[in-house]
Amino acid sequence: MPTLEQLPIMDVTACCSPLTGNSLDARVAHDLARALKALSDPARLRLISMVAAHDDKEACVCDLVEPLGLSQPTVSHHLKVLVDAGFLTREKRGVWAYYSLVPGALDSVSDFFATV
Amino acid sequence: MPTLEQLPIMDVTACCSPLTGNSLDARVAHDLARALKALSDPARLRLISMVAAHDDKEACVCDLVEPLGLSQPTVSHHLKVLVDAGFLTREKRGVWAYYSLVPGALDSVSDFFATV
DNA sequence: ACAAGACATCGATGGTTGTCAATGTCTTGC
DNA sequence: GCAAGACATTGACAACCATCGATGTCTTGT
Repeated sequence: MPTLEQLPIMDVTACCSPLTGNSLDARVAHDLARALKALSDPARLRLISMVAAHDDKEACVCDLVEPLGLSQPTVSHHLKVLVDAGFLTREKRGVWAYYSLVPGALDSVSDFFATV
Repeated sequence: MPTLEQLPIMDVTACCSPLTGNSLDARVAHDLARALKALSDPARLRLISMVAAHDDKEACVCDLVEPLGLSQPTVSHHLKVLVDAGFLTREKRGVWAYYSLVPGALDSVSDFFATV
């Protein structure tokens, strides 16, 4: 154990100074990564974009499957991922299922990019 | 209960109106998903945060391995992913490798959340 | 030249994920 | 009640990914 305690001097054997500011907490990083993982797929990004592009801010699966070019079960799967992540809500009306954007759900994510 | 004949007639067999605005292009969605995928990992988010927390905005691997609690090869792997995605740059000085944030690299990502 | 150290790369492995076909569960019209 | 349709769920499979130990590469001090 070296006796280093009196020095503000930089140790030449040290590569750089340790971190000064506070970095991301492990739990916060875990939650943020989960949210980003739900968004890091082309199909899901397009789904969010397509739902937002509807004038009434909601869309049913029948209007999403064909423009996306994926099978109906796959689209249903992606929608479920987005609902579980809290970005979309699902409302069943009759035979159709309507998906809507959750207002402010993307804020927690966009806040990270604003701070760092 | 509104009378329906004065409205633009909606087909009762149609679930909802097709999209009015323009949604995300497939290629744009693909590129954005790639960027988000690089960020959607707790270790990589913490690495970016830790690099940003250094007062000189750069950090070497030796200062990142131990706080992260992962093995050195794993940290090296994550740093490579972030470099390949364009979020970090690597500069070798002596025996040490210094990683720095790429200014404005997160802008393309944060722009998406601002628009949608 | 040699040893030590910092970091990258390789190979393997267990876990996760995107996709589809097949099937199940509702709801509605007949 | 039955058939049709919209959507969800299941099962399977290939691809991808995070992680680590072992090893390689390069630099520096002796």
